[in-house]
Amino acid sequence: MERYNFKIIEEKWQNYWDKEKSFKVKTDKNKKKFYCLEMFPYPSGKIHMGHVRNYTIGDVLARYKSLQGYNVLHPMGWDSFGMPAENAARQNNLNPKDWTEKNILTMKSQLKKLGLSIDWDREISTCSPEYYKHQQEFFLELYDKGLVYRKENYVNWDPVDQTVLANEQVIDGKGWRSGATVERRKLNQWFFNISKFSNDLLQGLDELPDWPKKVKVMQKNWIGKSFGCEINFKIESEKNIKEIKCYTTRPDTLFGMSFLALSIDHPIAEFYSSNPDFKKFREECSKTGTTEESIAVAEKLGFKTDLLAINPLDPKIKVPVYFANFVLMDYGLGAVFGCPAHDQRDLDFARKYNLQVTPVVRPKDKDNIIINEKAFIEEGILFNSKFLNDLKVPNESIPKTIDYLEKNNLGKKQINFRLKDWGISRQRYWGCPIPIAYDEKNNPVKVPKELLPIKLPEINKFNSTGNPLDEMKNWKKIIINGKEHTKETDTLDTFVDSSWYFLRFCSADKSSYGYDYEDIKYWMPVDQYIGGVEHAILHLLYSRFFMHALSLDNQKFDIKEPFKGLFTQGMVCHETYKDQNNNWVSPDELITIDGKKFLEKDSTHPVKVGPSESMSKSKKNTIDPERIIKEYGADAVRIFILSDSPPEKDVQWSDEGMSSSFKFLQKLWYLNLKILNEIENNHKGKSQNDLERITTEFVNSVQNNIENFSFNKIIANFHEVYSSINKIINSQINRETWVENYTKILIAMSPVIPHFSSECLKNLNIANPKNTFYWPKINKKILITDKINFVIQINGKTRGVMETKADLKEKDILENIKNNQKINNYIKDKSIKNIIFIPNKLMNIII
RNA sequence: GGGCGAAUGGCGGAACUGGUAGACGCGCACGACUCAAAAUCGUGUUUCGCAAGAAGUGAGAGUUCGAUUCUCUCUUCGCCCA
Repeated sequence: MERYNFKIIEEKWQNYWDKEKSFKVKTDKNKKKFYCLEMFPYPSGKIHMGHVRNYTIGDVLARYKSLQGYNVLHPMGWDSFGMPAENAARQNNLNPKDWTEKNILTMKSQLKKLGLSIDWDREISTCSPEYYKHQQEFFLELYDKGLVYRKENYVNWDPVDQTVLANEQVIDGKGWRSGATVERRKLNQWFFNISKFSNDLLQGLDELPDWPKKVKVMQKNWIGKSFGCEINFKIESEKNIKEIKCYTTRPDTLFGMSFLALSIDHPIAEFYSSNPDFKKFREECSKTGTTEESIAVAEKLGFKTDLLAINPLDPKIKVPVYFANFVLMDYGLGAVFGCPAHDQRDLDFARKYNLQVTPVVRPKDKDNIIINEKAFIEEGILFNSKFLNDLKVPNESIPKTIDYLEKNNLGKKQINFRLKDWGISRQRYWGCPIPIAYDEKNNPVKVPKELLPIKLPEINKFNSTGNPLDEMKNWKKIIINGKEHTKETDTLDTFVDSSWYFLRFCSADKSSYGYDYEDIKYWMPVDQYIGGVEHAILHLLYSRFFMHALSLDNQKFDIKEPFKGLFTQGMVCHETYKDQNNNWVSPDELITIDGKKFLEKDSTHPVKVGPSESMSKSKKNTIDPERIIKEYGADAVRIFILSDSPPEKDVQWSDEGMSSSFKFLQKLWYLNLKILNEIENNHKGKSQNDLERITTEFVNSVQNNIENFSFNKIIANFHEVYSSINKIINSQINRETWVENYTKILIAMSPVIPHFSSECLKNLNIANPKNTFYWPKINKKILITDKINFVIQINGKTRGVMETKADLKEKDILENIKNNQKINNYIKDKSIKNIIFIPNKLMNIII
């Protein structure tokens, strides 16, 4: 028999889809829509297995929804600004634009070889001026709405990449890309006022039932709503300082206060700016990064002032005021009071500077507590706190203390958020230029719309580190209202690019504005968004913010939540290998002898096999999708990448699994030939309801499994249907029954193996000139069988299974049991105490 | 340290609202074809036991006629935040 030639068949159908524009869609209000979106890739060079998994999952869903009659928008684009292009350009002395465009071409052709049902007419690339001109308009729109501002702020400065990093780009105090220790620097930065929407972004999560709970929890923690209180501390000082306001979530520990700590950026620092010791201290502080983590890890440092703070609950208690490196200006009010007994950070500080430690919370079952090197942070009872004594901590103590403070005008209840404004300035060339210019007095001015887009200048050589735009004197000049201005040389964080790209896909053909109201009204929100969980916080939060920002003061734009459904897929993992010298070895360099793996060029020493880890270039455990597709074909790869593991979990790459998927496709092909032969033979046999039942059960399972994202089980269904049909292939089924049912089976397989199914459907010679198929309707009646495997349990243990007719009564079953020796062996000589009878399922006999 | 989640054969994993634990795949074993091998096809494969049978879903308890599923305690692992 002729083998399945995927090379010819896959190429043929990919060309057909291309030529026919099979996946091109239009806004059509008469059709129900489905917007299926996978996170667009960064064009780093080649696609990797993670992309294959992500886009296969999306494609199965998109094709399935199309078959169900939805108007499916399934677009693809490129997140093409960002540092790797610039780094590659620096290293290899080339142009980031050329490098990026070349990568896009390569990756696009690779994606096409996967047979994805993408409307390529909507392709976008964030680095093209056609895209980013809209982004510049949005920037100005947000500017006009007061959501963009500039401030001097500390930033995480990566001394190697010479750029500012967002907090989340700092890992263990080091730059996420360069690995260099991050420093603190003060720079003028542009910000989006995302914190204005803190509460909206938090509450919006409740309206997203189709998001993984885990992602919502992460976002919730990130936004970090806390209930606390602002306290006014009276200050004793020779300077003109009367009062300092602090924010705290633990006002109930006020009687345990032993110092007040200020951020070095607190306005009061002005009074000390000429003090050489303070200057030195400030310098010392800048060596720590700005993340909460790096601050938590750093050694606590303080600078003692000559101020004394008065405890508002007891004016007799006066404590010293310090500047401290662990207090941040942008959280709360840049000032906190220290209660060492019940906060580890405060305790570390107090021990270092020999400050008093007064416990005010005791465990419920003890009269006292002694604090040594560990703060007591559990629940308990207030003591040493005068009129607050005996209150339960925290449920009674916090609200009662706040009440007291409010009544006596000493403070007020205050809600605070951890979420900080989004710093969007990057000292980088390869990003979207910020449409701002500065006049001769260095005041920022909007670049008028008619001068947009501000295009990035072509650049061929990167000489040093730093931002090349700074050195481009000609490019920086711009005439606004007849006057010469200087352009902003910072570019936008690439997270801005990806915060609205899903809108652009809806109106990719319209150039007048970033989106068209009619288009987004029809297509948005994205019905199913699919991507890696690594974007659970930032990308998704920023996108949600962007929608809030666009809808502010704009009645016509009413999308607050861009992604109705979200699915986060797991990673693709592979074993790791090391040679004798502990160097990583790629699986391509290995050969297997007697089940042991050796280096191809050295078959004397087996390599060390390490744990399976997510594929990464640094560990050399990657598998190149292009090579695999070439060897096995796209359909086989699609089968493999979906099989084995549920999509939300990590999947292990295995060569055996891959080749077995390939073999399975061959078996399906042989089965197909046999079926065609049966159809040809045109048996006069009776219509065969086994085939009907097999078909219906198959279609039903596949449907349920797609809708529940149990893609691994779909592949199991394929195997089952194969073996079921193989068993009845020779039972003289007539032609009509074969054609009708086999067509349904092929349609149900087509989302996963589109090339194979299309070819087989065509070979059935059904009159269908436009090649349009619809998902088979499920006849529920066929699913109901009249035969049931009825379970007999004795004392809750299964002791027998009988095949019975449906809907038998309890007494019928008991009658049947009489003839069952095995069951009788259990029952005889015993009295039956109770019988549990579940119709059509089981009987539990209690003896 | 806090939050969330997971734990099922040699391995990846099934089991819908509590009702036949181990679907499907990998691996392994045996058999067929073959001079032989590969490929392919077939059979078997939780453990113990020759068998009848018994035990069994990380550990321990609880609820229930019945628990992989629900509750509690613990252990280990993963992710996020610190």
